Amino acid sequence: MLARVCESYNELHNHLEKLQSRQSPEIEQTDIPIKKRKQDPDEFLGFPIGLSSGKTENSSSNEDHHHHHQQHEQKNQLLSCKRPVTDSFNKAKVSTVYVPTETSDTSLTVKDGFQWRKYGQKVTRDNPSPRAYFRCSFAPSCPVKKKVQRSAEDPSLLVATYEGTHNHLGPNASEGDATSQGGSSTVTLDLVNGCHRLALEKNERDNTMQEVLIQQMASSLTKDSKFTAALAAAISGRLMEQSRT
DNA sequence: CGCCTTTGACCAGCGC
DNA sequence: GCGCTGGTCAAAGGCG
Repeated sequence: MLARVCESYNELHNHLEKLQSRQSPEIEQTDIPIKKRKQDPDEFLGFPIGLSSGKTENSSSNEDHHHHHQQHEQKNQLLSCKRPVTDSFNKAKVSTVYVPTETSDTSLTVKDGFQWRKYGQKVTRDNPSPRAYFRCSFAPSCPVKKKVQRSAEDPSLLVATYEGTHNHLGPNASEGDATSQGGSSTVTLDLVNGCHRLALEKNERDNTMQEVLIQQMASSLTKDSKFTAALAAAISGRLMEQSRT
């Protein structure tokens, strides 16, 4: 089912790109801002749906790019491998999750069933809201880390970035029911948000029919509770599989 | 008492 | 080498 969803999404995506290039070829080439500082490539390995993959989170705040002559080279580097040897070696799996919260809620906490210990908080340059750093409470035996920061684009969203995979079961694994329940609800929310964000991303570039298409896609996916439940179950199942290995 | 958060200091990578 | 930046450390204090 996941494979088919991915396939359909890719087909649709390709179709959209074809339409885009036919209508206005130059729009597609709006430059993706290249981060000066090194940063982990968005891999989204934990969530293969691809709702938010491919595109970087960087809002293309078309700042003045002074020197264009090296952009092709930089792009090629980005595409091939931004960080050559080290990352492919220690495969710290990175996944990103968007969690809706109230904007008034200043506690950077994301409930995911695991226990976390905060070890730092920083104000970053590209985002007015601080970023919180968490380690799994089972550290150092469990290497998982996560970063939580309110999205700069959509302040109602918390962006949680997970690094690595848990080498233990969640704390409420003993209550088998609670685990699966919590997991699936999180994934469902994430799915809804993914579609929402997808729509937002596209809206920024173009409007009219793409918007309609995407909203149809998003609503048809999220309306069907059976579908989202089944998808969430499948994903959480895979997550549990991964965390066991 | 044990575990947690807070927060300034410290460290390492990067560009100039 | 220097300054900027993101990430981490660790002392201090809070809380149940």
